[in-house]
Amino acid sequence: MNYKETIQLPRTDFPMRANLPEKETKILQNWNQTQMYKQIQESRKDNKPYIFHDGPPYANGHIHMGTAFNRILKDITVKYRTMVGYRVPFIPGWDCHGMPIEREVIKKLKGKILTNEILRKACTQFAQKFVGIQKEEFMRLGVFGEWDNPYITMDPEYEARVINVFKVLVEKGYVYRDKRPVHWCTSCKTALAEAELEYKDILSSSIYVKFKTQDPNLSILIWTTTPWTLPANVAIALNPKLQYDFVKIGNEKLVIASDLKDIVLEKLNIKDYEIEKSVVGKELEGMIYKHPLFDKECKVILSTFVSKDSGTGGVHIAPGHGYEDYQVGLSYKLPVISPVDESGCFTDEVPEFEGKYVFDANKDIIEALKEKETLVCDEEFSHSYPHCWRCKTPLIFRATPQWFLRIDHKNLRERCVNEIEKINWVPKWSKERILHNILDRPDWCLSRQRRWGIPIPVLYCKNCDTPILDTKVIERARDIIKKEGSMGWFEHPAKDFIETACPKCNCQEFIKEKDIFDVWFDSGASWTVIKAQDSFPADIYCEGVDHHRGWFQHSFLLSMTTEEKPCFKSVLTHGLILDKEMKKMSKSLGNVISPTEIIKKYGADILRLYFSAIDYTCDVPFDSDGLESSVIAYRRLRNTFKFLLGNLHDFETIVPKDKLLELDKLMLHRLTLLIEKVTSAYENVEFHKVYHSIYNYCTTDLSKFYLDILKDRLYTYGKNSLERRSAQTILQEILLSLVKLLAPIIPFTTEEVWQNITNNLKLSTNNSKSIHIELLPKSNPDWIDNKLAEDYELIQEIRDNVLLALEAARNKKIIGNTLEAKVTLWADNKDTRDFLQQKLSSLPSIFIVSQTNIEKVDNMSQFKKINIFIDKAEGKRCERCWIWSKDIGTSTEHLTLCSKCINVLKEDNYGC
RNA sequence: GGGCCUGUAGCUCAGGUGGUUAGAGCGCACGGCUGAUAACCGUGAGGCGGAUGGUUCGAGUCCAUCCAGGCCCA
Repeated sequence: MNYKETIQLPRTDFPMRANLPEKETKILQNWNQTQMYKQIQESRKDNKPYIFHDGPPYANGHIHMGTAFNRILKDITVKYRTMVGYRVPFIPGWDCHGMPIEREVIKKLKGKILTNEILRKACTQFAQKFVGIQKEEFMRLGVFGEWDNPYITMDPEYEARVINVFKVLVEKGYVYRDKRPVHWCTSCKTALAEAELEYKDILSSSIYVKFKTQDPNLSILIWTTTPWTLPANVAIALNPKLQYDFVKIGNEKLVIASDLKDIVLEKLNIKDYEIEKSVVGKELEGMIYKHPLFDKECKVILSTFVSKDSGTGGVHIAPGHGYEDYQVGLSYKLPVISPVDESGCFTDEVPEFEGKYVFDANKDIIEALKEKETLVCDEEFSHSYPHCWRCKTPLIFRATPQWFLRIDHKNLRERCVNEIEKINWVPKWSKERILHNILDRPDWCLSRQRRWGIPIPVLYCKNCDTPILDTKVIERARDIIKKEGSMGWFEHPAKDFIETACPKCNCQEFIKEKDIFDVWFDSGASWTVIKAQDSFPADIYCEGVDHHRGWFQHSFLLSMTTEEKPCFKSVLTHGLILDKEMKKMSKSLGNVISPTEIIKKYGADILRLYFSAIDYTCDVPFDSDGLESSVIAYRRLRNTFKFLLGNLHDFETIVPKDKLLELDKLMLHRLTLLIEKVTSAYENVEFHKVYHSIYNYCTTDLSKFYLDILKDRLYTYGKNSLERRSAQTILQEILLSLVKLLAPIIPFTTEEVWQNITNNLKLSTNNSKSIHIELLPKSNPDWIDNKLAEDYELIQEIRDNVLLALEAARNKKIIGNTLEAKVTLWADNKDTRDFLQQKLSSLPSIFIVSQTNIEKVDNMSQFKKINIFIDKAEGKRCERCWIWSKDIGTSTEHLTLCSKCINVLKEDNYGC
């Protein structure tokens, strides 16, 4: 008789090899066909909502590792919240306006005359194309959401909402217009937002210049790295608290800060000098000096931003060309001079240098200073300098009329700070970060001199140039834009937006504003999407650390101004994806790894598993070798599922708890602990703890311990024996728990497992159509048995020692397979001995050996609590269960079987 | 230059309120099994805890400084 046919080997069609790339595509098709997202929403329609508001990625290319990572984190959260019973609508968004797309399109249409219509149409198409591409790519990651109904910042309805936010800001008085220095790219001919600057080292002229005073022998020494801003000089700033020396060199006297004097004089190579006197900066306020280039007189002012760390302690002030200069200038009512045009060339306001590009004019200015004998030192100097993030051109500060949002209006800053305290920031330090950003930020420059964006709906009187910032005009613009999109603003004549005449000059004709909104204004108003659905504020926003200055902050500002409350209750921040060497992934470094490539090769579940293993609160190095370990981890999880499924193929009767075997009760206890640990890790958004707990459980508790021990019981015991059914009862519990706990992380594989469960197993579940409609398992306090757990801690410690002894015996060739062994134990401590005696009957199976007895023999190995001796097992090996025993052959029909197996054959009616 | 963050074995992570020889899992090496089999089991080798000082009887854990890296800002 072939006894192999009489044992219950695992049986399942769940394949060992996943072939994820192909299988995931099929599962995806199935989800689409059955409208899974809708089904899930339907299943939760009466439940409490959990609003996850999506931050819109920029629609100008394929997704990169960072976007994939962000999406996966979001999706794990969405799926988890759904599985604890919330209704979680997820409306994905896309950010479509802005310079990168505009520039890309201009490049593409090079040579063509770009009317607004042509340009905007091309931009729309460009953005639409990538919205479509990214949508596919995101869906491929297994992300659930309303993909048929996303929010898109270039949709007319969305644009109208943005305009409406602007209207409220105007009503509440937050908006003002002012000439003001802004970072200006002379190549893109546009003002840049703070977010668009890129600091790089640059070589500049570093010059020391004497500003002569009314006393022809006395000069104030200043230091600057931007000689071209000297024509716009209107003041010298000194620090009121610093000490200034009057340094006498021959007949000449120079005013230099005491702390900097030595360094400066050494640089100027001046050794012979004396200090005539020393005064505190404050005493020099109002001192008159002569402009170094032109024939005019200006005054000394005071400012605490003047530092004693570099320069001379005297700072040349040009409010038209520097932000700090501008701020000091405000308090002294200094004129804002900015004689530079949009391409960075001097205007006719400075005839001496008219038409010269400012950076080229540096040398002319230095020459002019030399002629006037005011230049004392000229050298090159390397320092960090802002560049345009797109075209990498060094930027200048240039004063232009702009629209601003006043941050200190209606105590906005203060209110923000108060609200920040109440919001749940994860991780906690993220609060400090946003706090500093809000506290330190200047007014928000809303306007951009660009074309691809939402127009700022303001008119100017054709006659007197008075700006008409009027809610009626804005409302009309909003309504037209809602119907026709932003193009409506450009296509309609000005008169369509206004009925009244200019309040100043009564002129009837108007010119439309050409500027558009900063893109942060577009995306910062995205909470209007959830507001329109009556889901304001969001429960959670989740983006990378860079968004403390980006989307988080701008969304927050716009909701705090217009709604007067925050748009989110909690904010989750994640680190950025870097390469293996912790360097930023960028095309120029050639270290970019595309998520799409990874998915094609390995599947989305592998990528998701990889990201879930990592503590995302800090930056994440992405490396393909690391991905390999995810593949290996995945195999372990998959094989665990396969083993569980295979051993449950004939399971139908659950064994009640009081009849379960002791080891099985123990596993119920441990499963409960796992469920608790995992649930709390999910709740605290610590996905890596979810991953590590589950994975360790699968390897340590299951594979290496429980499942290994169980094989004998599952395979060789009677089909319907209590021992076997008891084990299956636990395996079922474990299977159902694991598949649910892992569903948010590996949605495809768990779905595959779930389908296998519902199709093939006769388990008592409600059988939802998808694992993602199920609820997470709840920990059952009845399953906790601390006494048992304590007993088994000792047993496992002994087991570890037995394994060591078995390994030693194996090395001595006493045994090969552990079933060939007999384990003899002895404990000097009587309590331990009694304990062993009490558990003796289950010890062979726990050690996976054939025999165990307790007695004192010679040559025992010494372990901490017990002594162990390994010997060859007694008797013969049973052909069926492979366990060695002395009662082989008690039946004439089955000479090679042990009596246990003979009984099993009878029980299971194998012709005995 | 400022704000915030990170730095424990090759990799991913653990290490309440400072206290015995710093723990897992994977990988690696060696071995076993051939009834989870492109699986499974066992054993072993890997850590000057970014660096240097300090507090303390005692620090990966507290403090200071520095170094390296990241993001944001000047």
